[in-house]
Amino acid sequence: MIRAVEQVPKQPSGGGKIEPMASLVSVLTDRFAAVIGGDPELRPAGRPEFGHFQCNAAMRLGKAERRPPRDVAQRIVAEVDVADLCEPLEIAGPGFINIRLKPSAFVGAVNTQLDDPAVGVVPAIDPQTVVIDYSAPNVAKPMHVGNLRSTIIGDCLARVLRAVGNTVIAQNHIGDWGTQFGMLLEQIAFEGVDARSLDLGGSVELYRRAQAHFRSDDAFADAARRRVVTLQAGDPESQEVWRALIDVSAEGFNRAYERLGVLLTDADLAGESMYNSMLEAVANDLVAAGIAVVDDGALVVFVEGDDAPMIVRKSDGGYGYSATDLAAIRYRVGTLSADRIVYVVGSPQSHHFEQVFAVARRAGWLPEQVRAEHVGFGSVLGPDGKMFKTRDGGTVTLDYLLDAAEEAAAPEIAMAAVKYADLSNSLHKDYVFDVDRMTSTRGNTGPYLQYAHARVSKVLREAVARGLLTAEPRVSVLAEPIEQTVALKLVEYGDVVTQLADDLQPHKLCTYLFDLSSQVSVFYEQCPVLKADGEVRESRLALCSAVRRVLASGLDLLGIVAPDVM
RNA sequence: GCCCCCGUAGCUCAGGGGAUAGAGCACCGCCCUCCGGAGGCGGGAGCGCAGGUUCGAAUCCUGCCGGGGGCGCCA
Repeated sequence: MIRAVEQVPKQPSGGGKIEPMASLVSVLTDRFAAVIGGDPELRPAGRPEFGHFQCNAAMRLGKAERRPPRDVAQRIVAEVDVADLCEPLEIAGPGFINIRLKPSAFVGAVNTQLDDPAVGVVPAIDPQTVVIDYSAPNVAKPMHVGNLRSTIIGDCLARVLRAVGNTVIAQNHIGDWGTQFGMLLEQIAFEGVDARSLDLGGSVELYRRAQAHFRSDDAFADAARRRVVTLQAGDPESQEVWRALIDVSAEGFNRAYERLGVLLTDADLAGESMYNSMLEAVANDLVAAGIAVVDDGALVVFVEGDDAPMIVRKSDGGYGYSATDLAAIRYRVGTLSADRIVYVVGSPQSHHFEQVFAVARRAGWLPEQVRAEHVGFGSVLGPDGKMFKTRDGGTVTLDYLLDAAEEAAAPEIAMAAVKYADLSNSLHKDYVFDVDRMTSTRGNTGPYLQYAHARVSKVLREAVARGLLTAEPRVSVLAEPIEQTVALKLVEYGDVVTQLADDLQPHKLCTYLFDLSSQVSVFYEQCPVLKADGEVRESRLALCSAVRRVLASGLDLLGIVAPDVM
């Protein structure tokens, strides 16, 4: 279904060192800041007739200096040095300074972007080692919608953080430890099955039988509890079966990752069990530091301003998941050298992470300069607006959702639809899983963006077929307003990605790509490309080429394939 | 009871100090084609309520109302 368009140059072939481009906005901001001495409050113009940008600082300064804002604006206009980039500045209303870029400024910026292998994505000033904790499915349990969201969002963030030059270490914190393994192992012994003969589905079934058995048979339940101790004490036989269960599940996870087209591999597996040997030290060190205290038989930490304590060790001697997460922080900072840790976990856990971060800071395991963030996300709701359940009231599995999407569209489009639906809303909000809407090729959907990419690819392919496209088309004239609008949008791309790498809100990139795609549709309507002549045609083809590369890059960062043909 | 998140058009969502609050879907009516009928243009309708801060509030603060989630031994 996807065919490459070999004839269309994707990358500039010219050699030479290419400097990362400073965005048009940042250049303007610097010029205005030099005159104002502070934030010039540059914003995209609210309306087309106001130009391309507006500077809103004069009102604030007028207030501070007790002078009429328009006088302040006059002074700024007189002093600021932007004549090379802008038409004469205009003052409007109470003291807005309207900024209209010269076509030549667009031309330069788009051509720079065309020359840039990174399409305007600017490397971070101080590249970091970023650990991202995401996906986190449970062994012997089917992947569910929460895992789906975490996986999709985490994959996007990993791509973005890598794209701006960070070293990203994915950590798939799978649930491979805990009391449920006593049940599972005991059930395996009871049934006399070979754990290696199971697949993920088989182990899920086994888990269900084990649960039922546990509830109905006290002798079995006791045996299961003893089995947990045996396993955790390192009994080789138990360990072997346990390991087999993990391997079986990991295969199932990998199939899901492959289906989704995410980058996770076995190398990223770093489950709960990995921290098991560190938990005692965590507890002891917290006690030694006077941070943790025994309360009601449990070892807990009282966090300032928080009524509920964080439980490090349960009264039965077992460790809670807070201990595991503390150990993980120590490992990630100490061993992995993380400068930043990102947790892509559902919003209900926000309190947990607040506590864990606070305790880790106090214990000195999370130094001040290391950023720790919980990227929480909302729940997936069913068409009725309530927690998504299957028809029979069961948990919705990942396969159930993906199957539903693939009933409505081809796999590649269905995955785009699901991912985009997940990424295009604000993360912290719940969202309704509506297959019909998300697989629609109209509106703000993944398939629409794929279509926009396929369409611009077709224009360029057609240009090649007609012998109209030079190897490296250049933008030269951008006289039409819509050309300028598209050009302005294009050169914003780097800033959008930079912003995303900081605030971790993928929906802003989605909005950007949708806006660009919409504007390009208007551009096609108003500006003939193949039918134009001479330098106008080349210029428009170059604009198309830039659009194609930005769309391809942006979709790639979202983890969505950009087909040349649909 | 305490804490966190959310409330913007009929629906799904952007916008998070700046000029007349934007999209998409749905509905109605037009139009166009170099690739594309998965396109373009137009139409109506909205910031939960009440105060406050500010030259300026959908945006920040406070209180209420409504919805969701969390709150010591599940993870």
